[in-house]
Amino acid sequence: MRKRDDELNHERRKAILDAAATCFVREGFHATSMKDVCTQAGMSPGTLYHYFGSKAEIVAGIMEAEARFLRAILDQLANADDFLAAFADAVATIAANTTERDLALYAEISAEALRQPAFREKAAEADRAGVAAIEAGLKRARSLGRIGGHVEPRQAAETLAILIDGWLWQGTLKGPDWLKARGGGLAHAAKTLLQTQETAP
Amino acid sequence: MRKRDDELNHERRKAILDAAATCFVREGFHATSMKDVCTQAGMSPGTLYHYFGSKAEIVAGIMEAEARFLRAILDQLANADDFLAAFADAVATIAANTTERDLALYAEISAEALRQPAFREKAAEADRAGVAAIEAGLKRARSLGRIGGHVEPRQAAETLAILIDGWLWQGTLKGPDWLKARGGGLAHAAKTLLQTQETAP
DNA sequence: ACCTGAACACCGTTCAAGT
DNA sequence: ACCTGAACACCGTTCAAGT
Repeated sequence: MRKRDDELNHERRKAILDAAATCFVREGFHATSMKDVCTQAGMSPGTLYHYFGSKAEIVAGIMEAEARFLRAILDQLANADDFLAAFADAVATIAANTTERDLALYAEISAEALRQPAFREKAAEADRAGVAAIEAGLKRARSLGRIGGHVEPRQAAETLAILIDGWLWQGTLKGPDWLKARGGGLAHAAKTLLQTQETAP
Repeated sequence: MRKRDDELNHERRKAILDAAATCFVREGFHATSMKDVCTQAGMSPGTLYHYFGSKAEIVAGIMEAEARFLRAILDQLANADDFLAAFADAVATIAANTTERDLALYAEISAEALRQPAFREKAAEADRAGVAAIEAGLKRARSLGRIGGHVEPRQAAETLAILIDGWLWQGTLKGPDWLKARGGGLAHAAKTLLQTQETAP
């Protein structure tokens, strides 16, 4: 029974993204040639370029999947009844689902994303969406009386997003075990920032 | 009067690093060919390779300068009498001395640093040094009674380092104006984290 | 030693030709 | 349409030859 073209297309694209991810992690983005990806995926250059127009498009495909993963987790914050517990859950979920390979891939892709203007914009948009989700969660938490009334949702959301980015960034240097171990500290810092009464002079 | 070789060597190396930085910012690390750097620096490939053994060595040279810049600022925290004021100063100093070009270069170099194992180790070491400087400052601040006695210096230092990294990282996406505007929020978050009494259940 | 520029092995991408 | 693999323009790096 002949498969529809759409199905073949989807399968081939997925196979190429997997092969590319394997190569990027094993040799680095820079050192990975299209020939490497072709060999890993078991197809000729012509075939690969039938599915992806360039090396950059492959990176875009991998970025998309990463963004979906983070987005799904952060979006839960927007509707959480207990924001602080949900934030701790989100951090734990990210840590639990991030392997050495994921971190290496994240590093390679982040690196590439920073230099391709189109991807930089995509990353900025993903960031805005993340901040918006956290902000929505904070507004809800404040109206429910779950966090201090002095908390300014927008500012606090940006600070939490900075914490998550810094945590992931350092995770690429320090590995998945550090990421897991440090997750608790991150949640604790969030609690301190949000629950506390001001002691300003 | 003939210059000593050491002097010529130093001048040429500096000229090459400047030329490379200009190219990296203008075209991106990837899109910059050694020929571009040669043209920008006004020398032939053979000459350039006389001073730097590879494109990677040029990156290492630029990284070194960046690390020195951040290190000098963070080291001041270790001996500060008023840690919170010194932290706010450090953030402001970084923001004030970071231009669009610096951020673009930082992004390019960070990207490259992540994939070259030797540079990744260098970045990790710079990070450890930064955390150590902050930790020393926190210990001093605690003994002086400047911050809450409940603060665990090591954990708090890691959290502050995460904040700085996340701030700089997002700065590469959002530009120098955002970096300056958000600096105050960063210092405020640090104050809240360090001054506050625990309100844990 | 410092410098030149041609040469080498290799890269991302294209395209005529097949099914 | 899907696929092949040779071909093209270009890259980082080297090296014989000059001063």
